[in-house]
Amino acid sequence: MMNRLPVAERREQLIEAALAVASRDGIDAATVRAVAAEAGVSLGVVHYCFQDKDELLRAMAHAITAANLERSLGELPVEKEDPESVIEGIIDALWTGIKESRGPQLLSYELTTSSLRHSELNQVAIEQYRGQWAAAEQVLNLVERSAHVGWSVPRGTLARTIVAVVDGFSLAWLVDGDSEAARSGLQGFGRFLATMAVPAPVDADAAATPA
Amino acid sequence: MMNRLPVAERREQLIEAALAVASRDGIDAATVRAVAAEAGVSLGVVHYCFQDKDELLRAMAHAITAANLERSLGELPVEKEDPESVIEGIIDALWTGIKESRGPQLLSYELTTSSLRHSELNQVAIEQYRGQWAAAEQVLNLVERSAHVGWSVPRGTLARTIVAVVDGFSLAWLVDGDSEAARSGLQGFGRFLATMAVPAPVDADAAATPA
DNA sequence: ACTTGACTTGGACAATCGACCAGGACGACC
DNA sequence: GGTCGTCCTGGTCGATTGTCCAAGTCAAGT
Repeated sequence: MMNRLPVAERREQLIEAALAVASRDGIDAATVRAVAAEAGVSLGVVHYCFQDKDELLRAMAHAITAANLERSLGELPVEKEDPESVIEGIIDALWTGIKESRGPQLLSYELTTSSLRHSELNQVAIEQYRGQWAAAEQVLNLVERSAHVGWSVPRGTLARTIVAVVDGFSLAWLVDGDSEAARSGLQGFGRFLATMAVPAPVDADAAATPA
Repeated sequence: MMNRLPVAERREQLIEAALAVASRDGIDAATVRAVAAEAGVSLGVVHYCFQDKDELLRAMAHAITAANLERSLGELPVEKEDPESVIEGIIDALWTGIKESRGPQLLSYELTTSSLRHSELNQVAIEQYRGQWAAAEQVLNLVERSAHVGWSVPRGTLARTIVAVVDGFSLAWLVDGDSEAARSGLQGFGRFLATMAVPAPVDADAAATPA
């Protein structure tokens, strides 16, 4: 009944099916049977493409982490203005992206907690956060170049704070659905972030020096 | 083999057993059998005391929420100083409490995500957050009275921000275990919070006027 | 046409889960 | 001491799960 596909493509199809099921109905609903049904293949195919269910879940976690980062870093507005405006634009774009992906966002938190409990998913959570911290640092880089500023506190500390605040507001929004409160709360944090910006030494743009 | 107890006391014992199992091994490990074994009773007792497994989980969620709030609001240092010092003391006490309860903290996030997926636990997450927001407002009240200040932004907004930031840093700490980064990050937020404090009009304590 | 290898099918299995039940044990009260 | 209601026991049931497997199907190469 189903088209025949090389195993590599079938794997990607199953990963997307798992992502669809888990985003819609939760990580516990992503059983082998549900994923197979979502993909329109029969039960055995999953274990033909993946050794374990855990291997499938790890692949799914890797996929959603990559998708989240791409979404966060993809649509960044680049205008050269004062730090407040640059940060405000970034936060608006970021929050718009989050608001439109409630299911995957909730799934990300489910994956984080599951990773912290089950040793088979050991690396999932830390990889999620390493990626998010790196993405936050790239956002800081963008603000630096756009607004010609530096930072009065270490970048790593700032990046960790950004991720924590976005996570916290997102989680609260998932619970009570008040997206306006989340947006304005994030903008308030953005104004705080702007106070951390200090004018950059001239010609700092092309200085691609430090690690 | 087991002492006979009135059903009310047995319920509380089972709730604590469920709390112990779920804090140690995760919410998925809190099966009816595991809870019964932890409490040292046999399988049927659980369904004698609770209609469902879901009723047990709801009771457990209510218990851990109450415990978290009691822990947060219980050990608040009360010294009359400048806002920065008062906030710094509160954050240190708060973080010390969180740091010493990793299992229950992780369980709280598991309950939040589970509540958002399973309709049987519908009310759990929102009750968690309503409690936390109210607790944050009480903390703001404490700062007001201790340091004689008011706030330049609405209290509800501020409370939501506090909960979001604490949640975000806690979640990151659960993942990478860097408690020093969490503590210093929270202190950085505390200094931001202090900038939101404005000197209170004299005798403003009893003024419960504006919205 | 036939073989080979890749891919698919759907059933079977043991394990685990929540739920349920018939009966035993215990204490209180008449 | 007998009766009754409360509480406890441990087995059983059906449903769901991950895993495995023997057989089937199809396209490509000889």
